[in-house]
Amino acid sequence: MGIEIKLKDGSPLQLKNNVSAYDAAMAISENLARNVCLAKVNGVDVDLRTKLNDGDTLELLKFEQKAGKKAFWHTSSHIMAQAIKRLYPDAMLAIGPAIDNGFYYDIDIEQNFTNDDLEKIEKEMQNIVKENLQLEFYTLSRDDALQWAKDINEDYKVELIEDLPIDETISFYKQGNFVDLCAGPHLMNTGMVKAFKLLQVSGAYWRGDEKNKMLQRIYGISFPDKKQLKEYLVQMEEARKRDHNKLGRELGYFTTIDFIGQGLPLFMPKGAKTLQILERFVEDEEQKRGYQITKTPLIAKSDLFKISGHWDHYRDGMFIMGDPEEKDGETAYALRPMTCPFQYQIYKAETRSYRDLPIRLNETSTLFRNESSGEMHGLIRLRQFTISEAHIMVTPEQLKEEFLGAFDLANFMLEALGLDQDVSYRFSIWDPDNKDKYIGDPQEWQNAQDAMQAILDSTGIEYETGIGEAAFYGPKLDIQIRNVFGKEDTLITIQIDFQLAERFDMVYIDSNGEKKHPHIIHRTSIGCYERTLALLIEKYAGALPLWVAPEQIIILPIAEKHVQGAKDAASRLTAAGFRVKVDSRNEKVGRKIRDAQLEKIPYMLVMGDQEIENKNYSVRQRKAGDLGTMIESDLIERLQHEVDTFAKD
RNA sequence: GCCUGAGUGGCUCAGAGGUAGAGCAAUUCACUCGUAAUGAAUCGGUCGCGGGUUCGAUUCCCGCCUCAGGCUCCA
Repeated sequence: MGIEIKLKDGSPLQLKNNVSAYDAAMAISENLARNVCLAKVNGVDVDLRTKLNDGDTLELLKFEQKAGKKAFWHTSSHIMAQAIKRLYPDAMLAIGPAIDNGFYYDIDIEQNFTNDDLEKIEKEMQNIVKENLQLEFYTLSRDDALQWAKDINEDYKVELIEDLPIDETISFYKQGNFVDLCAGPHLMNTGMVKAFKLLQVSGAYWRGDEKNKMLQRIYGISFPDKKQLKEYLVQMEEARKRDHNKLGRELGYFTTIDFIGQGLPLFMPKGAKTLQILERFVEDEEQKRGYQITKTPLIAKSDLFKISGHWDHYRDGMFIMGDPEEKDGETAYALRPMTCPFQYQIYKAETRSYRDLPIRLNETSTLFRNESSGEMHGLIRLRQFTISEAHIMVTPEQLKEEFLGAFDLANFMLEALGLDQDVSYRFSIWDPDNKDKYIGDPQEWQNAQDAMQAILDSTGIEYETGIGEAAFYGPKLDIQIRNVFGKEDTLITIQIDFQLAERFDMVYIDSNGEKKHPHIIHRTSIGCYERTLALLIEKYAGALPLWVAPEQIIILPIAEKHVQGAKDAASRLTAAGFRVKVDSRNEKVGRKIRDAQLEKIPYMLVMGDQEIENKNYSVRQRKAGDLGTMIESDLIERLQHEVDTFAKD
């Protein structure tokens, strides 16, 4: 008697009774069994040790598949934990999952791990891999599991088990004499993890709560062979070269001065120019789409922020001038962390009819947020930054259309910037277990979230749900962009707010003559300009598309006698609307080209006797190289076309 | 705010308990040059800041600031 299962390609496979997915892999080929990381049985990812039943469909996943990687890295983290326990028996283990790029384990230990320790741990991991320990799976009752954790003084494991349901059966994996509480799935043995590297050690609060003890987290990466590890490390090295924080400084976009303060970059002419281009572009596009621009104060009395809820829910993030306690009737002022309450006053300054809605108010909004000192990072997290903010006041009937309008604008921006392939969407909802963080009652939250979810589902986009990621006044759609290191940051956000209109007593008169509170959409179309600049620098490795490049054309006179001709040409091209400079240094043309290439200037025009005599340009493009000669009108047409189409090279 | 690591001329980096070097950049001069580095000379740092130890500190110790990567938080 045996069973028959169906493989991914539809072909049947005969097997004995009571065999596992791994046995099936062995039956197919030993080579496959050597490389398989995970099984997918009837469409569900499961451990390879899972027993198969007659009629099951089976897919075997290797490291190349995402889920296979996860299992691989999860086992890698166990290998690291085992090595740590061998070297430092007093270490207590917390959690050690696989992540998007590798794995980590959180460890509680007296001593601080140094790079030397990491090397030691790597050596011991090498041994564990060589020993090729089999991973055994077994389960225990909750009580037995608790006893196990207590016996070996694994306090964090005790806590983890205690949080599991009373009648839960708890699974374990054992390799050699190392046992870890774990839901799996895992590889079959430790021998598969042929190449790994421990990347860094950092602190991490137990359970992510800053009130808890800080543990030491070791991050690592691993691969089935050494070549892949090498490639990965080279790739990381390449990414570091594109890092906006390095490139942006090298290319003279921005700098920081330590006595000015953290998170307060200074934009030099090139950086400021690109920011200006982006701001104008956004403002123009918003005007086309029916927005009205406002300009509101950067500071306000605390009174405003008390009404908006910022004083109670966002004060830690605000720069406050004067005594926040406001003793003796003094009034504190604060730098604005958001523009919403200011724009609401513009809405309120007139009586609004339902016929006036939707009202779309945009503002190029400079904001100030007092981020904790460890938060700042390049141009990604700042204490002063500027966003393309807008608030759209709508009737309930207009909510969907206006939300989709904002979404369309966001997509338009992402396409223009060439970032549309790097996005992911997050539906950020509140955390019902942490109500203090939010204003409004649960029903209103539910309504706002339901409304947003319905709209999101109607667009067909794929999104993940971020619990506890909402703003304090409402749910958000966060449009996130991956940077060179694969890390995601929110660039654009569209939020639905059913709360603040009431707080601020914003009304419109509906068709029955009744006063109603509008719904409000908070949205950005490019989000934070500084962050956008950072992402552009990384995306294009500093070679910004022509339309956003701070310097578009550099003219390279061959000898001193050509400088005047170059300057004349620069004036003409500047008049035609381009950003042009002349390299009038006493250098050879090869040198000038090299420097212009390193500056990533899109177009170089070499100018010598021939060009001056023939009234044309010898055109060189930073990527394509020498394009030959062109007359001025052709050159202008070519460049204008690139600008108009947001060409990416 | 917490953890780990780092801070030497504009940039990249070397160095060591006895008061600092290289390359690039910059400046000047010569060359007047055709698609990724012409040559020479010169300038430039109280070694992140403040304390302490020491005869002497940039080097050792302490505190702070800034930067990087994490955690928490977030555009």
